[in-house]
Amino acid sequence: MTLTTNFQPLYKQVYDVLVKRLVDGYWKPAETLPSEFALAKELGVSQGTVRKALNQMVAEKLLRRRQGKGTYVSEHTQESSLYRFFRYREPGGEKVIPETTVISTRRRKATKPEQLTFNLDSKLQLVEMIRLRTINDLPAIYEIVLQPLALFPDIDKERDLPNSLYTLYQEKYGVSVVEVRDELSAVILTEEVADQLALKAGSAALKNTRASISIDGRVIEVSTAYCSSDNFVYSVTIK
Amino acid sequence: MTLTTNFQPLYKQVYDVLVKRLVDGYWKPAETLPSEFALAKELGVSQGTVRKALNQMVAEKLLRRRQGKGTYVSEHTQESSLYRFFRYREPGGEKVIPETTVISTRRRKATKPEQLTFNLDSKLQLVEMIRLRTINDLPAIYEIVLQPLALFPDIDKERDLPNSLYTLYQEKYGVSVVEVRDELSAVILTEEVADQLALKAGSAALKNTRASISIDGRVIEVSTAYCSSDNFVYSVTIK
DNA sequence: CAGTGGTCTAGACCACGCC
DNA sequence: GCGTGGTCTAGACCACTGA
Repeated sequence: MTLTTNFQPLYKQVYDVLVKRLVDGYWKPAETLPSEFALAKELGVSQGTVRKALNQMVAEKLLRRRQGKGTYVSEHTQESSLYRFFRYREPGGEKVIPETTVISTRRRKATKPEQLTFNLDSKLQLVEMIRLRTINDLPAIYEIVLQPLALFPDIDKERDLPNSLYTLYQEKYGVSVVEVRDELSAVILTEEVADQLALKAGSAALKNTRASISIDGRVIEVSTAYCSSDNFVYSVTIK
Repeated sequence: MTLTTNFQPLYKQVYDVLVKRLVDGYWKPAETLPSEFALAKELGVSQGTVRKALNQMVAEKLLRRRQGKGTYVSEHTQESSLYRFFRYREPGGEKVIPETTVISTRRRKATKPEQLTFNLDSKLQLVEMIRLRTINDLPAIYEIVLQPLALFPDIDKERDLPNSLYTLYQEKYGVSVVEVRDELSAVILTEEVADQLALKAGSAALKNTRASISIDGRVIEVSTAYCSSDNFVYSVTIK
């Protein structure tokens, strides 16, 4: 263990080592990490330094800690964090849980801009998945999801796709989404999308263009969602 | 200094004391706080405990620290944080700086729901301010702002309102906005608003209903903004 | 140079979960 | 009781700032 080569603070070097272990799958979601003292001994630093690195990772929601039990790798499949990235609410802020049905999937080549987004080569194959999300049995969100086939082999042959794709990414492909970037705008619906949302063509809808980022910083999914603005809002708190 | 009465961790008690001093205006924006050792001595705790409380406040952006210089109360008037709550961008993410002109101001009684929002009594007087924000000389955002007159006496008589109302709240009224809650939806513009935004009536626009929260947790402003969706998006990152 | 915050260590004690 | 993480302390040294 050579921790002394960089000019980074020790705790940052420890942090980098630990994050790399998560990225490499050395520790998997829900797994228990060694105790602070065990890590400190292994890495040749003091327990307080390990603690500082661990706490930073907790702040970034990569880990969870429970007093008396231990330190765990976050599963983004838990109720508490499963809907962390799902920002649609009833006006006033009431949480809402969506159901999902897949309308279609197909494979296609990535366009130039898409290649740039995913930062991959020109042979990039994508899966394009179209989904309809319903809330309280009302059609609410029409969603076009793009995934690089290289990251998610045969994802289009998956039957029983879960309600949350992020769960699938993590459990089946070992890819954890830790950040999303949304761009919201308003559009007039085309007839096709309006039909799916049981709205009139010409209605206004929220359009959300989302890039999902994994633990190693890569964009691993891009989606465009059209949300019926009659009954739902996109709700976000900025601190 | 009695810090031992609660069953809170020491650093949390220190945190509460320090936050209270900010709320009460004992320390004002841009002011330098005493050093860690000075605070530790005054409060009868160790320097490490003070540091933990200070660092939490830095994480919440209430304070800023500079090695070798000291600890400062955040001014939300700085370039870096001034536009922290301004989320409109060009598609693709390029930052954008708005200009603002006030269209009208008037005083009126609060409605029942508004009284609830501001958590004040029934005699609550509001100032209703209508503003147009332009970006690169193009009308972009039409905004209706509601402020309790009790919090901001004679704010409607202010001339030369600044581009950022938050700056005014802080500098003139000692009220710091530390959090905003946005609810986004899509609407079809009425003729009146469309005219102001130089759009056709019937165009789609982003509607943003925002509550602004001050350091003591109260809602101190409510606004409704209509943003031309042709050239701008609302951009947000969730981690 | 003195004073500030930033890092790192070592050790004590507490609170919690589990056997 | 034992092992875990959580808090608190005390002290050392470093890095940056400004007189």
